[in-house]
Amino acid sequence: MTLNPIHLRTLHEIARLQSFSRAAEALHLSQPAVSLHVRQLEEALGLPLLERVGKRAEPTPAGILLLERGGRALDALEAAAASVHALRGVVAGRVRVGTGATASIYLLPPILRRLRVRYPEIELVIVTGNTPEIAKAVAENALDVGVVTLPVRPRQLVVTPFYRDRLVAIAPPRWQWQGRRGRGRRGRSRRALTPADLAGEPLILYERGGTIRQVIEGWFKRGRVTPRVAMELGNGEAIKELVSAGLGPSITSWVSVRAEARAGALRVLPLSPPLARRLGIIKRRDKPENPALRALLRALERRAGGRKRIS
Amino acid sequence: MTLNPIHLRTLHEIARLQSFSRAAEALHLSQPAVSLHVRQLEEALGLPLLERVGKRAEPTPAGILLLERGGRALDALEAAAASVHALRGVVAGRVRVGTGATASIYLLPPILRRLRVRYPEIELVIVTGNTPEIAKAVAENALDVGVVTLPVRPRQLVVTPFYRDRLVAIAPPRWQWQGRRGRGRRGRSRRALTPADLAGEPLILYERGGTIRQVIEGWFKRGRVTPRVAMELGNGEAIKELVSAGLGPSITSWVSVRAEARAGALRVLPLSPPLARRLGIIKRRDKPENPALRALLRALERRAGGRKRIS
DNA sequence: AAAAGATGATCAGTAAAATAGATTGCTTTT
DNA sequence: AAAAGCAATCTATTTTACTGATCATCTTTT
Repeated sequence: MTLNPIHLRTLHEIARLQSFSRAAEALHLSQPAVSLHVRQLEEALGLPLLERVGKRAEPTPAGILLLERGGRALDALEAAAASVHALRGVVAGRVRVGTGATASIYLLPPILRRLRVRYPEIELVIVTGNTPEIAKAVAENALDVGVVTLPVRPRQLVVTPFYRDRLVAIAPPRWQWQGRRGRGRRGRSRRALTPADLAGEPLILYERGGTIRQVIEGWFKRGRVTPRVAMELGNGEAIKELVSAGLGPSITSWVSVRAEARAGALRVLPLSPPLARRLGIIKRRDKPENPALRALLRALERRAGGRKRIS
Repeated sequence: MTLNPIHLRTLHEIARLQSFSRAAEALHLSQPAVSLHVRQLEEALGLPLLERVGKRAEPTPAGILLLERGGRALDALEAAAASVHALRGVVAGRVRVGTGATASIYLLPPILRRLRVRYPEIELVIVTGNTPEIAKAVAENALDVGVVTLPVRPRQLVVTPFYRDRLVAIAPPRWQWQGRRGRGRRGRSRRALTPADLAGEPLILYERGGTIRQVIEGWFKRGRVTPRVAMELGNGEAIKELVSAGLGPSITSWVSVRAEARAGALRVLPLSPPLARRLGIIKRRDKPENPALRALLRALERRAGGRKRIS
């Protein structure tokens, strides 16, 4: 049994004004309506709440108790409503982002850092995984948004292009290339490498199953050669270390080796035909955009160059 | 703006069951009604409270806040209702009784003592005054009930006979009566005293204005004599002391001198014609009888001998 | 991959409720 | 004693709340 707040308010006005009629006037109600409110309250609680004697109407002890306790409860209810109402338009709350390893290390940090500075109330949860995992989580609303390598399967996802991640070959600084890339050539050459150039090398690649590995395999396939894979690893940083240590070349995303190339720890060579993987922002088609999520999406899309969203 | 508790309950059920339809079923409502409740809450607060994604409906941060705070407020409201509901039929509360000096000293104490033992929760407020004062206070609902000397004026009062208070003459143990009650007579004589017997004595009476004084004056008037008033006092105990000290006889109510008569401190003599004042229980005709008041009235009426109430 | 099932939003119609107007019986005031 | 003020009650009406049907979308099943 839950009391009606409106009835309680009526009782309160009667107690304040000591009159049904004046309470009715104050509440913009008719006198019968006020009488009814009181009668319903009294019937619900099983005892009189007002002592009607002559002209005056005074609350009984039960009425006083109800007004005190119930009044406090109603104040709490109003306070709850006010506190929720105050959240309107506030950019705050948790945003759960799923992404791959590369983006999480080389692309998102500066964007997220600026977002945190701009909206300190946003709580960011970053989850890393491969494209199918992230896509599944986004589709199940376990994540709010994903930044993953395309393509992506589930139909209910909306995809916005985010970044074109150019792939390059990396090699130890003084690597002796086999085949037509003879040892007499200058090490600083930037001539693009073909699938055939790399097929004979002892490659250190990402492990099978990852999106980037599939992209690389496709490149070799289109070049009608089969690569010789010397090592497979699941960690990009480890691959760079091994390449840098002279164990063999690899193919990886350009952003992940920018620092090492500049420092001379790795040689970076373009691929021919050029190879890239596309990263996209994914979210559920029917995902409601709260202010925090909208702020994150804006930040991501600004970095992406403002390209139009596609489905 | 006060939220509707029913809508909050609907929101709570949806959050619990993660489904509009199942919440509707649990609440014995149709699904459109549930949808409407949520829409109205969201419109009132200006932000989404539930995130509808696919099949699941999860509360947003605002929804969680509302459910927590509002839920606590509603619990408090229910607790208030329950605490008031628990007062049903409980014999407790304040009862304000107005009465005259005689009744408050000699008639009410044993009755009230038994009432307090039987119903310890009753809080008794005893106010003493003369009949018009008490009657006015009862008529204005400043007192719940009165035990006063009759008659009583205001029409809106109900009067129940309570006690027939016989008046008697009191005199010092060895008082020398004047007039035909000669000194030779036996001091123990119980022959009734007439107005003429007392008219010549130096009487010690209650001060003018009191009901008992009016009753006494009427008795002398009917006897066609004028009493000689030696002293007037407003306090019955003081009168008894003065009579006992030998200053003169008095007329007072029998109950107030019972103890002194038994102890031999005063001589008590009947009056002829007999004189009495009637005490009645008075209350407002439209006074609602709460359990505590009813208990008091029952106790009083039982002492009165169960005579029927008159108006 | 297509069909069946489930879900929530929306709309129109209906059932339920809240409220107003008129009236009555008291009480209070003049 | 008459008039005015007040709350209770009854009936009628308006307003509100709710249901049933339908649609679009998403999920599950075959």
